[in-house]
Amino acid sequence: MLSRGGGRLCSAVTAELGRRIVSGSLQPDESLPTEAEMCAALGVSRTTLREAVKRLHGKGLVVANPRRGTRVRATRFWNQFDSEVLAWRVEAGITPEFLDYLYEIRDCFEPRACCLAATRGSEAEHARIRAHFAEIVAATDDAGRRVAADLEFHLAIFAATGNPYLVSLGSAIRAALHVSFSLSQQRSPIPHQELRLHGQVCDAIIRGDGEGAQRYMRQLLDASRATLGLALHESLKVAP
Amino acid sequence: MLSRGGGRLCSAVTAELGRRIVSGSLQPDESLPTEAEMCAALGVSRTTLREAVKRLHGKGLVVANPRRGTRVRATRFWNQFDSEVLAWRVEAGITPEFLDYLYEIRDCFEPRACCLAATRGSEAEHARIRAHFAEIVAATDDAGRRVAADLEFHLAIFAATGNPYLVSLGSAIRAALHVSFSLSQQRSPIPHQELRLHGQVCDAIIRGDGEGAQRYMRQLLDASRATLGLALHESLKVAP
DNA sequence: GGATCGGCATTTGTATGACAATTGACGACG
DNA sequence: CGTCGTCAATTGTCATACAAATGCCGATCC
Repeated sequence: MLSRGGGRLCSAVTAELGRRIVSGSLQPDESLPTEAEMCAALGVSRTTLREAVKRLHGKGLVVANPRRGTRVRATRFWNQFDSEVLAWRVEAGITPEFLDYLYEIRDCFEPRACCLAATRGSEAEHARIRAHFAEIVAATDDAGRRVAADLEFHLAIFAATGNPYLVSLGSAIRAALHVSFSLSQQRSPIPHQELRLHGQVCDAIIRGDGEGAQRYMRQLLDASRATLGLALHESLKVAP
Repeated sequence: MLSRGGGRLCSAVTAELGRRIVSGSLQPDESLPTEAEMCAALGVSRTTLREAVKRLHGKGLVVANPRRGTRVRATRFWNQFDSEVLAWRVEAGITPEFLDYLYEIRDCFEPRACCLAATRGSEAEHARIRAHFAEIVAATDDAGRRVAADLEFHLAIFAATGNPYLVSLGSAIRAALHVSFSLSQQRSPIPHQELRLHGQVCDAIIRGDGEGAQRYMRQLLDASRATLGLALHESLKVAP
């Protein structure tokens, strides 16, 4: 019932309940079982269970009241940009709808982040971006390495903006990016167009061309979205 | 030591510790006192204290290890878009630097949100936006009502996008918006230009003019940023 | 009959004490 | 000098008890 992967028991319980809520097994406004029942079901003490529920409470997923029990809140109250919430959602399986939302968000702030990274990023930050791009190029034969490098490339851009909120946003969607990169690279080994656009984004940032970096990132997002749409379509046909 | 404003004790402890961390009283990498010491200092049981710490842990503010104690994590690990974290930061006092970051974020999302609200929003959602604008206009004499209406106006735009992540973002920055609106309306009773721009954003959204709405919102943000800069400058001169 | 008020039962909130697990520090030993 | 084991400090988990809040329902009063 509880898959504790080495972490603390409390964290395992949090993840278990969080996944159930985010995946929709527990619907909003639905009362969770009472603490006593959940303790029995999960095989943990009330202390541990309550600490887990408190963590979910802190993320806005649930609200507890004496006598009424603990209930799942409406999704509009969730801290959707909580990294764990987002990770649980991704674990539950991404849907085309989710991808639409994700790319709308990315379209909002990634091009802008490129612009800021170009105009404000330090030499060292620019160097890191370039290094991650080089790693993408180098890892032609290893999909895992390529995905990881791609992820780090995008996160390095956020870091170079100097805006801690953009950095946090990047960390939050990390899991979502990882899955979508994996998914899109699953089939086609290395889309030439996207690789070129990564390079153009990288170059524009390093030469301080904010407008250009922004423009190339928009193109990259469009291309990526298209690739991903096909990949997801494929994967849904194969094993839904 | 603990200002419990009617909420649960655990929430009061969470807020107390959260404020100390976010405000910088407790620096990153600094070890918090041991659980026993904090219990004594705050006058609560270990159960309550631990539930509070777990909530902070869930927000990425702290990490706990046996023997090493509980330590504040580096800010890059914080879930900055957690509504409570953001609220604590605002309570601790906003700085010009914070406003810069906030407006960069707003610039990323709000114009785009206007565009989506215009092209995808339902009649009802558009009506709500219009109603909030009307309330802004009507509340010429009541600064508090005007601020509240302004806030709801912006949140209604996020809601009209239909993208739950944009909605969540709006909820997250709610506290920050509230304070900045209050601050900017503190001096000048009602900046004519900003009022007009609100109307233009509203009209453009309702007539489905995404591009226009986006453009007007950018202008509104620029104007608002300028007003706020002056107001903050004033307020910092008065009582820092 | 309907509304209002108060007691009751249920559920979460808090407190307390105990023990387990982890891990850094220090000393013993090869 | 390095390596390993022991120890102690701290968090992690468990069990139990009681307090507080609150929905439910019946009693009571108009």
